[in-house]
Amino acid sequence: MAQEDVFKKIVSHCKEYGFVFPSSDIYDGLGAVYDYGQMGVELKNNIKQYWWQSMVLLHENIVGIDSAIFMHPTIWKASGHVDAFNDPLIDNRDSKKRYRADVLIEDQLAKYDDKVNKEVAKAAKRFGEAFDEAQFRATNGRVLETQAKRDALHERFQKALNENDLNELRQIILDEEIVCPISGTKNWTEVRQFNLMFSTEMGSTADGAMKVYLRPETAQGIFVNYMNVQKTGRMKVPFGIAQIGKAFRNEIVARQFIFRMREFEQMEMQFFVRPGSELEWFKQWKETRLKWHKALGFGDDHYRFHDHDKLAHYANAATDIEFLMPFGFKEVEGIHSRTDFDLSQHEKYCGKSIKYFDPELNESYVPYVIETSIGVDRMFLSVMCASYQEEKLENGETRVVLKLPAALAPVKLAVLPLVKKDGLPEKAREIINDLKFHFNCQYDEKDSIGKRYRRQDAIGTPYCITVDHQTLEDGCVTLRNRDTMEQERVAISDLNNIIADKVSITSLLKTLL
RNA sequence: GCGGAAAUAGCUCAGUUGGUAGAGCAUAACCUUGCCAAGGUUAGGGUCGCGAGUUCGAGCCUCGUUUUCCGCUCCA
Repeated sequence: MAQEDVFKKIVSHCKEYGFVFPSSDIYDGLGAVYDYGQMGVELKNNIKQYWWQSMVLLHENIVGIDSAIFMHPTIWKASGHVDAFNDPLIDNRDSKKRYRADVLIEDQLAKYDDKVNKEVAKAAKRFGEAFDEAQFRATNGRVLETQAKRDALHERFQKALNENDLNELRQIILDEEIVCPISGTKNWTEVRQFNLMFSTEMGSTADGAMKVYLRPETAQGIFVNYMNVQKTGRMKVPFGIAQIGKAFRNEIVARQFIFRMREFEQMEMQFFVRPGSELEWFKQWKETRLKWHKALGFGDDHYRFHDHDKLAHYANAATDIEFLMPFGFKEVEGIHSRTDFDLSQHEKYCGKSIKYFDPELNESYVPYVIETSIGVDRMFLSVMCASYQEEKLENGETRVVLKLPAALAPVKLAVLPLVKKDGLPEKAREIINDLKFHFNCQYDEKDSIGKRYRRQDAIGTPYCITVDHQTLEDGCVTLRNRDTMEQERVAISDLNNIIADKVSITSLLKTLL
């Protein structure tokens, strides 16, 4: 089966069994926004719990926070998001290439400068030592003409930028007869502003309102709280702050199901270290994070590092953990050595010192930061993709089974009366009423027992127990394993002992140590 | 954003040269059965993505639009 078909089936499966629905489904959906259903939310919560506990429980020097989605607008100036996320873009219809409109015009200005400089250089060669450059620039006809054009363009360009006049930017490109470097044509689209940050207004009156952004990453909430946490938690470098929360990006193209969404959830941990030690910590966190992924047991060949050659302005080392999805290896987690960029920027913009005093070194410094940042939704997708299997059975039929790690499964145990009479449903309820305090159980009495097993397979329930007539006499039930389909007879009183440990996140965490 | 394809029940799809909206699966109820998707009876569920146009009449033809999928592009 082709891999795209597998992916389609997974998407359908997600909807059919209540994992993921398109947002606003009855209104034909909203682009690149999805809702988690009754099964999806359980799986997602288990993923988040696995991450949170691996960070906050297992590391005594990592604590968590939950910062607000709204933040002071200046934060996004300090972080560079306001400047980097507001580009006027234009497409060339022939080459299908996209350019920043302002960059095209700046290139044109540079061309005028080149032209002037060439004239000056030519004259300088001709006149030798006696050449008076200032006088030449002020008097030469060709230079003055080019310079006048350049200045006029510059003025027009600045005015258009200040007024954010996109039509004028396009008109400038047309008037200057700027061509696409690839196709060489002037077949341009409209100029469009791409605001990758969502904005809204804070304050109830229109004129008194302040423009605020929905955070495009959770990291800044950690950076602006680092001092609060360090002081109140008496944290000593190295220490980390973890956070799980929603972030929002107005993606130009958002596709591939929940892989790239406009509203998504991040699990981020920023680890504050001494300057100079950051690359050592970077290496260590790479290993720690990969181990966390591999502990799920999907197979080590599903993962690889993708080290960045081209680093972002804030980083001095960066890598992605990529997971083998049906559509190829894709980034699930990023690990960045962010230097002191973010904290220094905030120090500059807020005007307050946020240096850490290191009692061992007896000196103050801005800590360096190692960031581990994982997309919850991408993690969810990778778990679904790796777990979804179509198994050929001995009788020639196919069974669809989600081989989820038991600790992540939405439902841990299904309790099934073999028939819905003779007191079996009552006995089954009795069992559930005891076990439901320990893990998520589901009761089902509809349809044949085989069909009910398959339904549980489809949502990844690791264990089913069946209550039959003999149960009423000997207090034993049939325990059925999802993956092997094997059954064994066990005492009701032993169920909690047998199952609880296997389906707990704790057992998964223990494999990390 | 560009190019291509598609959109009919929860899912998979059929629907003839334009003439009463269909099937299987799924869901719910009852009967029968009882350890790996059993059988029977019945029920619910669709202004055929949306909006115009052509026509006596549009699921079907034309135009527009939206959404999804595939490829390209973009992704601090």
